[in-house]
Amino acid sequence: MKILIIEDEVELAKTMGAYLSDEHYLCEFAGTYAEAIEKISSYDYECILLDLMLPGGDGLSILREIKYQGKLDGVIIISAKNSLDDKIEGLQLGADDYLAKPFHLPELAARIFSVIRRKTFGSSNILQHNELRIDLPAKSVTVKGKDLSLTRKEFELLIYFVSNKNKVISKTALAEHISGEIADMFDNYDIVYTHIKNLKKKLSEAGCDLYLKTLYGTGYKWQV
Amino acid sequence: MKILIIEDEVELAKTMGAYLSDEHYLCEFAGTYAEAIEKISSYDYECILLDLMLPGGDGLSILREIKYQGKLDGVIIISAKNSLDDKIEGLQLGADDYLAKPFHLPELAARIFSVIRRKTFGSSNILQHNELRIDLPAKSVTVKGKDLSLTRKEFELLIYFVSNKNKVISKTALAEHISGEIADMFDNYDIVYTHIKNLKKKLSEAGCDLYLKTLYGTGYKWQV
DNA sequence: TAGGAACTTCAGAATTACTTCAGAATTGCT
DNA sequence: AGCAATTCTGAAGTAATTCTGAAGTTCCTA
Repeated sequence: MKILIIEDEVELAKTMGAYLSDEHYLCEFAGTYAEAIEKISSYDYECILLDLMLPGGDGLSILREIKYQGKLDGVIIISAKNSLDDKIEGLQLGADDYLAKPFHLPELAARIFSVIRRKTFGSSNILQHNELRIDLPAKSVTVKGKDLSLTRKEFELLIYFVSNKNKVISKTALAEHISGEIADMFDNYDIVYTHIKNLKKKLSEAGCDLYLKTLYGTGYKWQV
Repeated sequence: MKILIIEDEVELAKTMGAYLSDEHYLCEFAGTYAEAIEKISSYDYECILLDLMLPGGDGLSILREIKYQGKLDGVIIISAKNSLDDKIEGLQLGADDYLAKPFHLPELAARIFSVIRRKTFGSSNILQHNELRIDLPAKSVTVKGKDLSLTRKEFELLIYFVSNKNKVISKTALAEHISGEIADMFDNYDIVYTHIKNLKKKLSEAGCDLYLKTLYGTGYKWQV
């Protein structure tokens, strides 16, 4: 889960980054308008935290650029000026949420979680698919009521598959997702093989092995 | 799927080429204006990646040349200068997409996929033709709901035929497509024969043998 | 009907995926 | 902070699938 923090106050950005890293998000930073535009154009983020008070350009124009580029990233506006006008304009421009400074970090994390959840799962916290049930806030997966006790990577892998059902996902994409790194190339897919194997094993032990398919020479997909 | 990378920075070109080869594209390179024009005139590519900052000629004039020649290749403009003017002019001249440097390789792959999809399938991801149904993101082919489970080469062959329906395709072109090499001459068409045979067999077993025709001494075509 | 073109079969080569396991790294607990 | 438990990573070996090309057969057309 990649998050872009657009914030010029270095201390605050660091604090946010540290806290969110703790929550296992992968954070990147942009301190200026130009940096922000560059990052936004080049990468996809699950969520963008946008401070409106940015030097070198109005924050809202960054939001306009995001939408103009047709990006689907979630956006949370953060602002010291708790002005109703800004809030309304931001939300009208397509921001997903608004948070006024000062805020508590758990509050921020909750908002991020909810934005990502809405983007991925619609409004529900729980993804149910026949006998498979994924409870996102509880980070638990059950099949026919029996708990699967997946590891973190296995859980993330499963979420990735289920939220991209019927789409082939290449090993390269999976490697990037699993490793949590923004690496350009992977020469080693053993990690992918191993985690896929473990996930498949747990799923099949619970009697749910029919969905995760291997496409020889191509990738994997969650077929429904 | 052939891709032409027009890029003078050798390292970047190599990196892109390596990644896209991993995704099973067949890459060629042009580092200068003259090379680019020559390649474009002689071959057809599914997608051309065009760096605007090329020595020896304005990048946009390459785009003009592509369009002047009536080529149907998809074009993605790549540029370090994230200037809105360039973007607009490029898209006006008929480029299919625009990507600012620096970019992320998966992002590039996604853009290429979407350009090729638009060219081949229109706006849809799914091509349905009577009982035959091709789902591009799922990389699946079904006839009357029954899955065909094609190998990668067979799938690529099928896409190639379907996206060139009613056009005769020479064995040489097919050999090039299958082997992943660009050779001027093939002394051995056994690969083509074998894969065509296998594809035909799978299609006919599913009750779908009427489209892929042999034109004796000329090639093959997907007749609808 | 002759000769080249296309098709079939099939086995070995090449590629890709799976499994196992041990050491490294991380996490959770006191 | 320090220890124990869990999880992750990567190497090595194994298994499965797919690709390739040779050899023989059939088919088409001049």
